[in-house]
Amino acid sequence: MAISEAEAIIMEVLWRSSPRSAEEILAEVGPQQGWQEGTVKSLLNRLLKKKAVKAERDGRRYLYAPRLPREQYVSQESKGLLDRLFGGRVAPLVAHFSEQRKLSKKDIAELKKLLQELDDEQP
Amino acid sequence: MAISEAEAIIMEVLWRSSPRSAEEILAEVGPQQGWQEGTVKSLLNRLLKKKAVKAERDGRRYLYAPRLPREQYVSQESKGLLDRLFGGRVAPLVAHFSEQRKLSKKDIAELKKLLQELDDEQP
DNA sequence: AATTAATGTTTACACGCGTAAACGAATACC
DNA sequence: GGTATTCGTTTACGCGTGTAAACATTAATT
Repeated sequence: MAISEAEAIIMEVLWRSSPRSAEEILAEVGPQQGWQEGTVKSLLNRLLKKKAVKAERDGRRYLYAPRLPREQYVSQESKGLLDRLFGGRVAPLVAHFSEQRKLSKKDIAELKKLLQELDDEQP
Repeated sequence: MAISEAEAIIMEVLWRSSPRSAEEILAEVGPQQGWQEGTVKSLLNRLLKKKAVKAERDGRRYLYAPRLPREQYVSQESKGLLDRLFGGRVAPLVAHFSEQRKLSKKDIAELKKLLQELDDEQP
């Protein structure tokens, strides 16, 4: 089953650094999102049920860590969007951002470099 | 309120060509998605409520057409993903697809051309 | 005019999600 | 050892979604 938006926020915390206790997660994400303790606990339990995180006992509490790698999540999400909206092709996606003026100087420089490297490795 | 996945499928039909009757939409999308008539009608009504489509009477039935432009929808969705997963920057997104070997020759050629054009227009 | 066919509108229902409160168990303190 | 505290687990509840069935209305046919 898919990871929901609220769940993904918890995952991001764990991807940044893990393992972490529920309390630590709450401390990082609660104020920002306006979430109470119970909310974080519920989300963690749903993520456990979905096998997206694992929990390891540490004394009286648990420490949580991702089981699903971020890379895999990002891949699924990105591919989904690409397929649904751009016929699965990357160039039209970039063209779209270009038209929306969402390409920064830095982006452009990096893209050039990236393409250059692709040429180099496959002559 | 956001447009759901099922609703987006209806929207794609209307974006391709509109106005269309519910029957025409069903004909195009029903077999593919395994949707009955009632399903399409419900989705159309929800889209009406969300002001994403408009309906114009045509005799005994309605003809439906998008009110939300595809470009706007695509922008929202794309920006959402970019912000959530890539810190709002395009280059890392492309790098991701590159690592996943999702860049076709054609993509690469088009990206080069795109970058070339950006240089030209802003010397 | 009464019946049938075609459309749209209302209602339904199970399920996931966001958001927690309530409950229970284990540990720490008095 | 009894009580307070700290965690985790269970239950809750309203809302949107996917998927339709049921109902209402209007137009066509007999």
